[in-house]
Amino acid sequence: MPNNQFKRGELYSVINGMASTAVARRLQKNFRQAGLEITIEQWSVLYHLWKEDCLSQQELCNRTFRDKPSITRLIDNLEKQKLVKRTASKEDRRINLVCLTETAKGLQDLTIDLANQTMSEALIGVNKEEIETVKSVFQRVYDNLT
Amino acid sequence: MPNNQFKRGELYSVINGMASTAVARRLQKNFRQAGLEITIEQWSVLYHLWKEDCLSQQELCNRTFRDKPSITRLIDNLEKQKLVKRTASKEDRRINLVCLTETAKGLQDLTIDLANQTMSEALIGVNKEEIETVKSVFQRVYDNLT
DNA sequence: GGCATATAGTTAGTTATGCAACTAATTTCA
DNA sequence: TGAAATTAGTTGCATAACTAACTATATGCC
Repeated sequence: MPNNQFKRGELYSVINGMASTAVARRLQKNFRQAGLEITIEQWSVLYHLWKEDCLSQQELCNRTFRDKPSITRLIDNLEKQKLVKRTASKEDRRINLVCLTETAKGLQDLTIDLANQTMSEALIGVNKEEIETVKSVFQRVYDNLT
Repeated sequence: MPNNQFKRGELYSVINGMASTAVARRLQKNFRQAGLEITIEQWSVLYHLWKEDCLSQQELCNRTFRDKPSITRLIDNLEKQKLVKRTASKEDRRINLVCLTETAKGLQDLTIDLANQTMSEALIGVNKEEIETVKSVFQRVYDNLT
């Protein structure tokens, strides 16, 4: 493996460590300062529903890379906050369609602005090619492992 | 911000999403298949102690990018499994020095092999320059936010 | 039709994370 | 010297993650 010589565990720390934690914390902080009561995990679910509303829980699992119990409880909490609603599908009664409420629709622009602003802060001094490299590497890593 | 034009939230998903989750899950799975009962979070603490033994909890916070309660509880669990031991420092009695047991020392080679092997699987088709770019970008992101 | 199998979602138990509030030991400095 | 501020670590509370085991509905096949 000529390309993959690296120090013990170091790369694991890179991919799973400091940067993603720091970004997550900053985004959460920016949400809180804007008076938003949602977690970034909840936001990531809403994000996919803003792109396409009324997805099944299984589809949300696939798109957010979470397992089923995680999605069940995220939806539980989002439903408590009246941001989404479960509706049984008429074609297949095993399926819950998760749809946005009007309240949630109203949060879209603000939270996406905050996410963009957070990423702008995070990426000061990083150029477009580097971003493309990171995205492309991460895609290959994901594909290698799934 | 000429360098930072990107689609809504997309980059957030890249940095916090699929790749790191996939690597973490694979590493955990490889530990389990080798009969190791430790979590990747516990491993990441042990990893820093293998590099330098008997660190304070605060120093472990800095090196693992975790907050103090997280380290307190990770050490609690590692102590239950008899992998580390807390010892009050003689110079400053506020400080707990966290030291490896012989059992933990014996796990070093195996777990680091498993981590390296996992990262090799993950990085098939990724070259050295790309890895360096990812590391460098993540370092700058971290510095920007802290 | 009816049994085996697969799929969608939930529940229970353990570990981990973040924040806020707390105790105890140490340092600062007037 | 002694009160105020700082530092190290712990505890309580809420959310989230993974695994395994579970219910309910749908599908496949004889």
